[in-house]
Amino acid sequence: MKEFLHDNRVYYNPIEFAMAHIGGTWKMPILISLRNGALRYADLKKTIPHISDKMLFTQLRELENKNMITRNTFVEKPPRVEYQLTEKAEKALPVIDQLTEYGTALMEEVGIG
Amino acid sequence: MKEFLHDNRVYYNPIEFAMAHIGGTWKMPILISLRNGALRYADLKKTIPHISDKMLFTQLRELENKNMITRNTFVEKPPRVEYQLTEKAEKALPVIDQLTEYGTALMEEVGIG
DNA sequence: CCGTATCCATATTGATACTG
DNA sequence: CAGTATCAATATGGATACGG
Repeated sequence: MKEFLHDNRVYYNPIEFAMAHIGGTWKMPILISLRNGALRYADLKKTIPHISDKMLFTQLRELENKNMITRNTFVEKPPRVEYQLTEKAEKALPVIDQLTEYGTALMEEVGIG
Repeated sequence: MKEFLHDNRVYYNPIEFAMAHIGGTWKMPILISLRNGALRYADLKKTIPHISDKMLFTQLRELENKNMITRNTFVEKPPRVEYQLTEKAEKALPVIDQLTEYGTALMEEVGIG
């Protein structure tokens, strides 16, 4: 595997590239929360324990920039904003599920859960 | 999902726990390099472009501490040390493979490779 | 051959407060 | 409701040099 450039950053392999899209503490929890349909900011936040406004905000922007989610605004009173998975993100769900299974198995091995 | 403690750190979900085992820039490349059998330090290093001694060393120790690899020393001249995947790590290989596939697909979408 | 130590730059995350 | 800004703490990774 030869390294490559994308958006001003060097990647050494496909895994790094994938993790740039779904990695970090919060991206996968956010994607999972949106898997059953669009959610607005406040409702999304409720589904993700411990996340701060700052992290939710910055991670939503990053996901949007990578075309993993769309941000749809509705001009109403009060204004409504909904976040929704793109196809690109839906393709990540099986990977996330498998990662969750592996994590759950590891937890059982050390007696958690 | 309720948060839990392990090795003095808080985890909020199984994904975080899984990523503590295979996450970061180098752990997955190392595990992949060891998938076809044990390798000694110098040979392992050759298979992973760009990795420094420091990162190889620290990541190997972390993987050992989490029982993802074993470190086997042979008293010879010159001394030989081999690193080998454990069963626990072998269970991660399908996950890593799927992540690689996803990353490769993402790369094709943006015209890399 | 196989590490190990030290120092430092950068990235990531958190705490807190404030706004249209 | 849905952000946005600022500052600080911590984690991660890299450069370099040295040691049994």
